[in-house]
Amino acid sequence: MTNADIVDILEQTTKLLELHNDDPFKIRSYQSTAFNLDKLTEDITELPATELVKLPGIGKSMANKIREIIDTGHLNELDTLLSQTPEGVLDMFRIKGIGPKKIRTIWHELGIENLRDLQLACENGQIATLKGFGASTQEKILSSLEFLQSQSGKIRMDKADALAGVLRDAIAPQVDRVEISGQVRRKAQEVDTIQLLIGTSQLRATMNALNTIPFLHQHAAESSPFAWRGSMDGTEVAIELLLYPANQLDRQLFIHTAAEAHLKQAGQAGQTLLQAAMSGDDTTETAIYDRAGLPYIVPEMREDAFAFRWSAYHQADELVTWDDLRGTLHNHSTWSDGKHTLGQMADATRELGLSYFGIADHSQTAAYANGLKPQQVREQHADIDRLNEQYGPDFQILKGIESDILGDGSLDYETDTLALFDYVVASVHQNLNMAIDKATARLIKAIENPYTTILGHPTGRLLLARAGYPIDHKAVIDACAAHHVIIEINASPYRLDIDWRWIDYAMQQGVMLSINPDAHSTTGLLDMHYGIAIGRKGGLTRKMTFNALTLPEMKAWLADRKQRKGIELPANSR
DNA sequence: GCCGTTTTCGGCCCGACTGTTTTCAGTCG
Repeated sequence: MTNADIVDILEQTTKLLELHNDDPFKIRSYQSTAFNLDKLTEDITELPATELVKLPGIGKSMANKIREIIDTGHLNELDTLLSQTPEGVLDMFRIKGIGPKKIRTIWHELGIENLRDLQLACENGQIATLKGFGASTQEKILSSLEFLQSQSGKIRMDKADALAGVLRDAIAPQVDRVEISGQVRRKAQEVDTIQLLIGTSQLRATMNALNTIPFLHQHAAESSPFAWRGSMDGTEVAIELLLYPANQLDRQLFIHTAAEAHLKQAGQAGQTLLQAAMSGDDTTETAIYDRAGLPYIVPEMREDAFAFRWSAYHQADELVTWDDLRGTLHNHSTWSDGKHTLGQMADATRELGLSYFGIADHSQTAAYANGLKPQQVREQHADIDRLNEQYGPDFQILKGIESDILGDGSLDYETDTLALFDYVVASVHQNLNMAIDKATARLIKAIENPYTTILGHPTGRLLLARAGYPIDHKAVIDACAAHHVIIEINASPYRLDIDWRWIDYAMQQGVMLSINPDAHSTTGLLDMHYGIAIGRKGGLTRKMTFNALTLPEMKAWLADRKQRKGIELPANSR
């Protein structure tokens, strides 16, 4: 039981209390307790009820509930609420654009208790007739349902990575060799099958051993003597474990890592990669590409023919790696909605061996996230100056902000405040369902703003949960090129935005990309690993990676850009 | 459910935006 588990249970209780029309102020109390616990860095599970009541917004009752969760793993109240709610109604919470109140209306007014019936009710126009609903809401529900259907059975790369690791560790003691292959090895941002290859000469014994692993459940109908297929506790994703003789494993690892479209590629030798993998004795991956007469492609890029178009003017060793990173630019602290202080975040960054920590807390419009008012910006900068004096020249905190892009494309500070920052990450956080023309124009206006340095998470998508607003990617990237704006690869595994398929186009237009963790805690900094993986998949070179610039290079770049944009540097600037 | 008393009740309350209204409830980040 961790802080996050407790927060999850409280948040779910909040939603269900709202669904069941409980007292709004009681609900608020649960909500704020969850909110406050989420920000806590100390381990709540160690605190007795007498200590819990000292936390803001937590009284005797909430303290006891928190202890109940810690001690039993359950909250009685939540279990009761769950027992009173059909599972299909719970599923409705995944639909974007409707919340507890509207779900309650759908459930109680129309008696709808599952997503299928909800879809039918949308299709025959029933939803639009409900009080508080209209044709637009009905349309939104329908498109959200379609999106959810298209995403079912998939999980994000971070979860897939972790599950594949658990599987490998459970299988390893039982077999000669086990390797993670497929989408996970290819660093796909979404995974529908976790695949591992097992090297063994004892088919039946290995199958039996696999079936002794308690959290695995074989689906016999889909399996064969050479392939274990089934599921794993705690996830809907498919599990596939393929058995091969040990001497075939390298060859098969190559074949099962690459997507089919990649294997079909043929090189000068006239062989496809698949043919090259199946023939010949040397089964190292470089040898297979050699035999096919094709350049070596890293596992991340083995999706389709793009990798070979890319190799026409790049080498694999130009791809960015973690070791190329010199700093990090999009991060939050306790000044807005982060968990750790500015000093803790900067220290953690320095411990990673990086030489600059860019703070980009939320701006004033983001009231929900404690966005900084102009006065607080000045106070934070005084804090940074103080810390920077302690750090000395080899490590520095850079003064950034994540400024909200308002509905009309303007940034949410006056220019006298914007001029105080070393750089500005401009991001959309509200008004997320614009049509493509309006959304594109909005972003371009923000890009044209001389204070915008980096365009943050360009589409606002949340993988598997929200499609994001549609934008004309080429127009946005071209605008970034024209105005010397960097594009963020938001490295949070929930976002991975801009999509990797646009990285090469951006590079071709001369637009640099910044691998930004959007870290809200010290561990969040490590999300840059996902950004690296997805950047490499898109062909991102170290040369075009903005935060691969050294500290002196970064400072010079930012100062030079300000000068070119005619922005007056503050009097006390370095 | 929490909080703070002019102390055991009554007030509490992110703000922008949308879509639904015809003044505002619901949702979102």
